[in-house]
Amino acid sequence: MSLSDVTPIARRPLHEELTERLRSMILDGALAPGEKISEKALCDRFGVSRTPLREALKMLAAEGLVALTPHRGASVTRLTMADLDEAFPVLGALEAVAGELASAHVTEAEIATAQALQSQMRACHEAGDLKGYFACNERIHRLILQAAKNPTLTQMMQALGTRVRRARYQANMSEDRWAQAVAEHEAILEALATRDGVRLGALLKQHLANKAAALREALPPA
Amino acid sequence: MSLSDVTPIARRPLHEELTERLRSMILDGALAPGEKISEKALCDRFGVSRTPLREALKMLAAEGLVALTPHRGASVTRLTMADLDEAFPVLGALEAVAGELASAHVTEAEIATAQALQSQMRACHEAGDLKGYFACNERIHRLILQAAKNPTLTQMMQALGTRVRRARYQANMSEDRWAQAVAEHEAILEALATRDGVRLGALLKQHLANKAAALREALPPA
DNA sequence: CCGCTCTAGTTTGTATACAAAATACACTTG
DNA sequence: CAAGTGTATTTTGTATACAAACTAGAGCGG
Repeated sequence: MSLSDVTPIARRPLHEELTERLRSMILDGALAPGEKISEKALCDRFGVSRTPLREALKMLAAEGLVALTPHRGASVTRLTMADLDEAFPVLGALEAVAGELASAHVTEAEIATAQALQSQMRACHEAGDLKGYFACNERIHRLILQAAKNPTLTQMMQALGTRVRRARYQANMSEDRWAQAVAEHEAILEALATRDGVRLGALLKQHLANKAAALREALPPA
Repeated sequence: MSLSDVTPIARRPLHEELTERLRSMILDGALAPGEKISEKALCDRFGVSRTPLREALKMLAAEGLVALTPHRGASVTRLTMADLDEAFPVLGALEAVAGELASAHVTEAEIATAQALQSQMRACHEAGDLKGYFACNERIHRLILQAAKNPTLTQMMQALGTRVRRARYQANMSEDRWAQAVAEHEAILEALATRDGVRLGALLKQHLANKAAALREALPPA
């Protein structure tokens, strides 16, 4: 075992761990949009003091996942129709950039991985495994971002994406939309494999537009 | 005095105040890129305890202005050439979106304000007032973002922009570049006034590209 | 019965205290 | 003298304690 292989023992600070856990909880819907976050309740739940928890909440607030109201505590931000309308042109432009960069920098190995994930995703769809599908979907999109080799872009899109992606838990996906999404992914993968940047960008942007349209239908009118 | 006019008494939490102050200090270069941030030193300076200061640092970390290393404290992030190369395509795409949205939603009043700022900026340039120029420049760009009427876009661009804008303090601007920038602004203002979205987007993107090129020349090779 | 006020209890904001890790530096040892 | 080791000091991480603000609800008055 070479020296460079030894990963340093993970003695991560609590606030770091808490940030990730809370983020996951929000993304998974375990903390529902609009829900009020009681510091004490979470402290009891995690068995930590308020100090690291508050630090974690501050970071999530800066990411836009929670809203802080002075002396009134934190709450999970809720995605409104207006937010969706705002986010759409921004995310659309970023998707297009991601597509072009990914096509330019993607490796053979990444293409192979993407294709494997794609067939796994198709299997989940056929089996009616929505949760598994979401997981694959997530990993494919993350892979494309990774292929773009641009951490700044990745960070921007994830910051925005996490906000939008939560809408899934506010609005269920229809059968039709699901089938359509899978089909769109087939085309996306092909564009990636052939490194057709412009087409990939356009497909990703369209994929997003369709998702937004579906969400808009399903989102509560309020 | 109407009820809606009463601004709530400013009883802002310390961590909020600290976040803004520290952000300004970083953006103004009072805290230099790469500089190590000692919690104790800042606490003494502001006369507060470490708790709110640490919360402020966490938020700035989430914004990408400071880097946190476990058990080793915080430091102001340094803009590298690679960061610039990464940020450029992302910001470029966003500038284009901003231009189109701004053209579509800008009001007459905003156009008038922009033109006033523009002549003020020209005056600063002729007077050799670099600091004043920066201030005008900043306000014009902020106005354009405001005109786009898209808070999400604003937030994204500011998050990215603050990172890049700091480069000014790492790299001084040449006389030539300054004159060029002023000229570019004239064209930008005209496109805004005539609500030519595509042209405005392209001009903003080009303006950014030129700025990036100038920075790249002036940035320390490391 | 509705609405106000005042108080008790809860929750957030900040400071301080203590624990753990990292740094600095003197000291030993080859 | 160089390299390494051990200890003292500093700095960061977390918990607790206390202060200030908000919330809820009882009691009072219209």
